[in-house]
Order: sequence, then structure tokens, then C-alpha cells
Amino acid sequence: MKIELRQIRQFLAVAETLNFRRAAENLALAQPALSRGIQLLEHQLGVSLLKRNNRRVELTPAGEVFRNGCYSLMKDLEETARKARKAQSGELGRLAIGYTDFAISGVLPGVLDRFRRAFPDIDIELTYGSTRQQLDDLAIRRIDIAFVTKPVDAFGITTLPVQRDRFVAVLPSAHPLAQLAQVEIRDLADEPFIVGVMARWSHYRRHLDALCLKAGFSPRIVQEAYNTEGIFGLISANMGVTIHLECAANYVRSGVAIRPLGGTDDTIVTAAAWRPAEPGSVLSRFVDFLQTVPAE
Amino acid sequence: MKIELRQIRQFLAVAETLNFRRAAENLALAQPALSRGIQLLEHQLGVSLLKRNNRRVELTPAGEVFRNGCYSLMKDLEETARKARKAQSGELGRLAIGYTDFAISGVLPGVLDRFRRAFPDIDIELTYGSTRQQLDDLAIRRIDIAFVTKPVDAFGITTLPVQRDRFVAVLPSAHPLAQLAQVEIRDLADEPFIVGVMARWSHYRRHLDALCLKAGFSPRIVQEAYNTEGIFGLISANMGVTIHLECAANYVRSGVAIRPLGGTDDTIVTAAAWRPAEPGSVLSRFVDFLQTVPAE
DNA sequence: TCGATTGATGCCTTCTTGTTATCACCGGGT
DNA sequence: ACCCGGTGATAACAAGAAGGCATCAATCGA
Repeated sequence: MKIELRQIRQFLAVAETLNFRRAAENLALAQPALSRGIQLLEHQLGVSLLKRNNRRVELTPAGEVFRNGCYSLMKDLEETARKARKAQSGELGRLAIGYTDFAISGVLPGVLDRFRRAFPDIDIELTYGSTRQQLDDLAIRRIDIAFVTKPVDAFGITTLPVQRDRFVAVLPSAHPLAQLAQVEIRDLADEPFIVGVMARWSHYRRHLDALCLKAGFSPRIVQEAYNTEGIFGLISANMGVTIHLECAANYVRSGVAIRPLGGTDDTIVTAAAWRPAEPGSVLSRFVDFLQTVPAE
Repeated sequence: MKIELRQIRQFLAVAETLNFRRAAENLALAQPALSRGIQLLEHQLGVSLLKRNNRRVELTPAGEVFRNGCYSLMKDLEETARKARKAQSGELGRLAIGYTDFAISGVLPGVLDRFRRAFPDIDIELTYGSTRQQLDDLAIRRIDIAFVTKPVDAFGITTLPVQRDRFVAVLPSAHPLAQLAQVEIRDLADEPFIVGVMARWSHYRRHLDALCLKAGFSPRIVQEAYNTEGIFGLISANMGVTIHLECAANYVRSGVAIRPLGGTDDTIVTAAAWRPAEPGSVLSRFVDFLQTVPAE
């Protein structure tokens, strides 16, 4: 069975007009060629598709079934071609994105939402991971792009800042300092600290240590948790305080107060990071999107 | 865009082997022809589907997308051809069937079940109607085949008996006659009768009148209902009795007793009835089925 | 560095596809 | 009753596309 699309197009034209001459005209074709094409098709299928009364043409029941099938077949072909073109231009495919607590608390959700609206045919696969973990995942191509905490020291990685957070103090609501509109960093010198575990938060822990050192103290760590939610939970349990980023303001948790941190102007930058993107790839689409449609 | 299936077949062959020479061999084709075919396809699509390293061939992401699309496209084409063939042989299509109370209480459900298993691609459309109504529907082609109560007096209609029922007495459970294992017909002579309305049951009413007349009485009708369920409902309400067919045994209704009717050997025949079926039609399939796979 | 293997290219052949001219058939108008 | 306009089918021929053969350039492995 070596049916060709030409024959199907011919058949559809005839099925539409129920008139060989007009159908041939629509196909920019002489009528005899059309007659033979249809005959061949019928022979190849082993099915008579049209009933010719030498005066009027009508579809047989089988012809009607075949017409419906061919109709959606042609639609599917167009769709397939369209998708291939989209895939080539990077508008269709899969994109694996890594993210940190800070990114997902900050600009990332909005970015993703807008990107998915702009490119609905791109499947996004999200993976949580520390900055260190994500840079490794980038290297072995487990993810296409990472949202990590600066600085990024890796070769062949391009970065683009997408978020800049000031520090905030996070306290139990009942804590005396929670009465103030702003907490000075040195007021926290003697407080018990709750921070993220080294395995996942080493990057931020370095920033935090540096910040406290500048303020003249080293934080007394009494508890560690795996993520922001865990840290906040321990704080609401009155176990201590922490210094976090203003993006945490998106977390609403009863029993926890967030206050601007005075005595420092330092900020933490979250950046997108990726290996060189080949032109026309899904990744390059995403990077373009990040650069042209930045913070919203 | 005048892509041909030949090109798609060629592309699929290459996508499978990732080797032009072997693919060409599979297609019973020289390698250069294949190269040109694929080039043409890529040009027509405006998409590069394959990455040739002059040493190894691999699919581009777009090529992968296109391959998947083409794969299901070819499947759909085969399926469409298969369906057309089925439609031609009457194994696919729509069949409108009419039925009476007696038919649906008797053999029809079993017949339909077995037919649908044998021909799963035939849509069956069922319509309830009296014998009279169904013969009219046959005439105007609203139904393809009818299951009616004999006799059938209509021109150009073929009939095939499918069911033969003896009469039964139907009584309230509390009725004295319900104590007996069998009820004699003349014992019902003075009982109040509940029967179907003339508009729908005229055919059976004639049979019933003839039966009673032979037994020497004319039934005293006190209530009429539209269908068997209605009749049985009124009987369970102790409003009277009726003479029905043994197929009604399939109805289980508390408060109603069904007993063989003595004093007569008459039967009522239910038959399939249809207009001449053109060969290869869905109807002819069904008729063949009825004749070869009868009562089971 | 050389040989083997890959896909691409140029040229020619072949066969499919399409065109023109014509036929047989049917319906409607005169 | 007849003819004319329109239908799809057929035959012979022309055009073009698809395929085959010989060969090239690039790459990999020994």
C-alpha cells in the first residue's frame, strides 16, 4: 500500500465538491488526471469511495468514513509540521530549571508564569537544589538553567542577575525586638541563631558569616533546618532568630515577625546561570525572555 | 507545502536506522535518492530534521518532534484505511434498531450483546416502538430493522422469527389463583383485566382477544397502561390480572406472581423485519448474524 | 597516513504524473 | 422527439519528478 498524500488531497477535493471537474480546477489539475488518481486510490485501498451515476457523484458510506479520517489526517500533518517548526525555533520542547529557596520565594514564580503564557508548548521541569548542587547539575546537563545565589565561580557559565534582596531580621512575634519597626544587626549579636544546614545552605552561610563579622560578632547557632519553612517553624516555636532575605516576606507564618535589618546595606543577588546556549534552542528562548522581559 | 508520504516514509526509515545507506536499503532504494528526498523534505518544512556529522547522523530536537508526529500519522493512516475497508464490508457504521416490549424482554438483549462483541465498530441506536410504529419507521428508513410481533402485513418486508412465547397468567401474589402451580385460562374469565393501551398494544390486544374468545369469554378490562412495567405495577397494586408472555419472566417484581397458563398451546412469535438489504451494508451484516447465530 | 565508510552531488534514465482530445452517458429545455 | 450542455472515463502523448550510477569530500579508525 503506497498511498500518497497527493491522492488524499485529490479525494478530499472531490469529496468536498462532489464534482470531478470543479475539484480538478481547485487542484489546478486537469479532470482526467483526477479521475485516474481517485481510481488508483480506490484500487489501492480496495474500497469504492465514490458512487458515480454518470450524472452525480456521491460518497459511499465507506467514502464518508475515509473522508473523515483523511480530514483529521491532514490536520494532524499540518500540526506536526507546525510543531516541528516550533521545536526548531525553540518554542517547543523541554526546559529543566533549577532553583533555590530564594529564587522560588522571589521573582521566579512570576517569571515562569509569564514565560509559560508566552511559550505554552514548552514543558518546564523544576528541580530544587542548592547553588552548589545546581552548578553540578548544569555541568552534567541535568538542568538547562539554574537560579542560584551569587557569586558563581564556575567556568563557562553565563550569569544574569534577576533578583536583589536586602537582609531582614526574622524573630518570634513575642520577642522584644519585634516591637521595633527596624532591628539593628548588632542587637542580634547575643541572640540564638537558627540557620540552614551546611549541606544545602553553605553559600548563604558564608554571606551570613561575613555580614555578622562586619557587625563585630559571630552568630551563635543553636539549631539548623533544611529549608526556609523549617527555619521559620523553629522561630515560631520561639527557639531563636535568624537573618534572612526580604524575599521571605512572601512567607506568611503566624508567630513570626519580619523586620528590616539596620546597620548594613549589603544585598544578596540571585542570578540565572547557564552554559552557552545554542541558537534556536529552548534555552536560548528562555534566556532571551529573561533579558527582554526582566522584572515585570 | 506539498509534502508526500513517500518523504515521510523515507524520513522514518532514516530516523530509525540513523544511517542513510541502511535506510535506503530497507526502502529498496539507492542512497542518493534518499539523501535528496530528505533534503527536499527539510526544505519544504523549513526545518532541519537531521544533524549530519559526515560520520554519524542524529535527530535534531525538531526532528525528534517531527518523527513522533509522523509515526502516529502513519498509524492513523493505516487505521483510517482499515476503517474504510470495514465500512465497506459493513463491519463499521450505524444501525438503527426498533424493538417492542416483548423483544426487549426476550432474546434481543442477548442478540445485541453478542453482535456488539462480534462487530465492535458498529454503533447501535435503539428505538422503542409498537409493531405498527416500527413498520412505519422502516418504511421511511428511520430504522434499519425492527423487532415486532407477528403477523407482519407490509409489502417488501422480510421477516425472520427470533422468539416464540407461550402465554402466562400474571396475578397479584395475594390472589387465590397464585397458590396454584398453573392457572387455567377459563379461571380468569371473571377477573378484572389490566392490559396495554390500544395506541401501543393493538397488535397484542388482537391476539389476546382471540385467545379469550377461544376460551369462551371476553376479558373485562378495568385499567390500561403504556408498557409492561406499568401493567405489572397495577397488578402489584391488586387492581387486576393480565395474560402476558413467558418472556415477562425476566421481570422480577415483588407482589406479582407469574404462572403458566393452561388450556391453550398458542404462542406469540416475535420476528425481525427489514427492507431488502444491499450487500455489504451494515444491515446485511446484522441479518447474516441473526441467521447464522440464532437463539444461542 | 592511508583505507574504509559516511552522506552529498552531477548526470542520465525511467517511470510516474499530468495534459489534450475524445468518447459514452445522462438530463433538461425547446 | 431531439439536441445541447455537462458529467466522468479513456487513450495517446508530453513533462517532470523520482531513482540509479558514478563519483566526491569529509571523517574516523588502524
